[in-house]
Amino acid sequence: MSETIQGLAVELKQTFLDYLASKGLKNTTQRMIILEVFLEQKSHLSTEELYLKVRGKNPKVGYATVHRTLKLFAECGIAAERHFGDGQGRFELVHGEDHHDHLVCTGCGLILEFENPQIEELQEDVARQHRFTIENHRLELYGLCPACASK
Amino acid sequence: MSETIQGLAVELKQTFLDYLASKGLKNTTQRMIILEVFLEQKSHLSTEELYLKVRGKNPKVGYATVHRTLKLFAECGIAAERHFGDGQGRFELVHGEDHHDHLVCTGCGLILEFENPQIEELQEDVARQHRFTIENHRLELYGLCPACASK
DNA sequence: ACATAATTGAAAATGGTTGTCAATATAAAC
DNA sequence: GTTTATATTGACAACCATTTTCAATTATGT
Ligand SMILES: [Mn+2]
Ligand SMILES: [Mn+2]
Ligand SMILES: [Zn+2]
Ligand SMILES: [Zn+2]
Repeated sequence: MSETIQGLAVELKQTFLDYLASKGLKNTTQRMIILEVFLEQKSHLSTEELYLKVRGKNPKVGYATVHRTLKLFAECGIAAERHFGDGQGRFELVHGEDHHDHLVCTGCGLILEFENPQIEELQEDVARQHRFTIENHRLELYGLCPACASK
Repeated sequence: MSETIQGLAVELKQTFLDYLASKGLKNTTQRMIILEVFLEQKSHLSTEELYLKVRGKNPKVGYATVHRTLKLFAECGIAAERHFGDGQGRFELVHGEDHHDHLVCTGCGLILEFENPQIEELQEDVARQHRFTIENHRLELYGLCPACASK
């Protein structure tokens, strides 16, 4: 069950509710609407983009609330904020412990994800060589996707 | 001679002058002051930081001119703009074809540089697997430097 | 020196993000 | 259910790095 889309959504929602409770925060209609809409979308959405989707479902929700709620998602670990050089933050769902990096098409904005354990290991080597304690990293490859390259 | 610091400075200045000429742009006092001060500093300076240094030498130079000139440096290839997540662009000198990535201390802001050909190769593999034509990439490792880790 | 076009610096505009605050909603206590 | 204390909301303003505007100035070719 925890492998299905439905099960995942339930799990993430519970994580969020637990986080709210643990911090003495309140479970509001707006937060639930925003979470539901967020779960329906594909990843890498900007605040603005999610705000427009949320308005489609409930026009009374304000931009600031969407933004604050996305920050909360990131705080409790169900979402991560990313920056791909277009000057605005984008949020994506986080599933458990998986980590991935990104290929970004500078032509059409397409974002692909990849995992490469060898690169991760080499990064750790680099960190060790410099006696750095790594907290996180970012690796992004920018270029043209096949479709854009053939134009 | 082209290996000495002096020789390098002369070379970069010439590259810039050639770029100006090729674009029908003008060689001004401000641009030369900004280039000279930029060459004297260590890398990864923000516009604001360089602006303050330039004012020390000539208080009449404006912030916008410093910013526009840094953009010109980047355009002609003698500088590169970087972003390390603190919300402001930073510029560094570019020497020839070398490429490097960065370790960034989240404690004190220290920035170390490293080169890792194996990682570069693996990145190319990833790009090939997805039929992407890579134009550039960014790899940054964030964490604590030895000094900050031992506090 | 003259003409043309680029440059400059001060100030305002921009745009994503974050802060303010009075009105409202939540959840626990009564 | 009612009261009470506290968190939340949404409209708006503030923030801040960056970019644009524009009249005055400067560089360059003739
Ligand atoms: Mn992703
Ligand atoms: Mn560097
Ligand atoms: Zn594309
Ligand atoms: Zn440090």
